[in-house]
Amino acid sequence: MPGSIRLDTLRTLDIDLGGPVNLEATLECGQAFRWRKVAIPGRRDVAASYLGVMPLLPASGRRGTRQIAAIVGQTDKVTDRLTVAYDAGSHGCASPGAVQEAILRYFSAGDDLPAIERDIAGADPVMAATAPPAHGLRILRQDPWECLASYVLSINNNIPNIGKIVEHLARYLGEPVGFGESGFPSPELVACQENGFLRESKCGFRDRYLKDATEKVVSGEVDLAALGDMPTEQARERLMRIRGVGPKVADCVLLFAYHRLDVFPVDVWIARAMSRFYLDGRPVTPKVAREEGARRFGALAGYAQEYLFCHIRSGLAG
DNA sequence: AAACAGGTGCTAA
DNA sequence: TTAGCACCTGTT
Repeated sequence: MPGSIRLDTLRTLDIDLGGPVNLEATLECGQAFRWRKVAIPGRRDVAASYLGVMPLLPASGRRGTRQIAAIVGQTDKVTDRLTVAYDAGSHGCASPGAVQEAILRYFSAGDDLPAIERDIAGADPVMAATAPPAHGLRILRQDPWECLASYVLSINNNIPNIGKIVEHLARYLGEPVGFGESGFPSPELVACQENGFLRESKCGFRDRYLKDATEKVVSGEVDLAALGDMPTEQARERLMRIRGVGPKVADCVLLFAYHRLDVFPVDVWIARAMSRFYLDGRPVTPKVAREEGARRFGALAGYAQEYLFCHIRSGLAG
């Protein structure tokens, strides 16, 4: 539950994404680590709502806090509209317009989901079967630094534990962003911590990877803003200069933060799924699975990958 | 108790 | 290029 909510500065918005969204599929498919389901007492019309922290686009001409806590809800499993509650008191510049813009960007309102879903479902019988559980799943546009750090922490780790580490970093280093939540700390802030801090955060052997990421981002050796203007392959090569960033982590950052929808991140689950559904059960290397995904799904490989993941994790794969 | 978890770096062929 | 192995920590 939210730690503390100030009613005098609570604001709510009703936002039309212009296309379908399914919060459960979008926020629990594993692409982001900070959203948790919350119950809204006395609101039976709200089918699902989630509390989390997301990037807030800076108001034009001002420097401001870059993140905001929000409770995002919808009235049915899949809707075009979202209700968004936030604490306007925590951000001098969090105008309703700024929050709306941030939501539209974060949930990729520009993606033509009906067309994407139609194309993928029409690709083959396997993808047709993945469509129902994934209906309304949207690939988010996460903050690049938070996404990079989170996926470095995901190496040989499980999802609940990744979330715990991320929450620890935010709680101890991040700034208040409303609802008692904290923003994800900047690379500069993480970089200047004592060695003991990362040990307390329980990130284990990943501490040196996270440290290398902070150093290369702070120094500009890996310029996260510049990656947005680079061709995908070049950005991938640049990300992989960081120790602890291999093909899988790099692809997740490219897909979930830079919205490169043609990348096809391959983890053990996806490798198994590709083997089973498309390669006759033969064991496949990540490299082969990745090429096969790109070959079959092309510009929409990222969405196809999420549908596959959603499908096999939903228990409906048989 | 032992194995495993949304991989990666290192080493050896 | 690729296969084999260790790795913090928490959970089952």
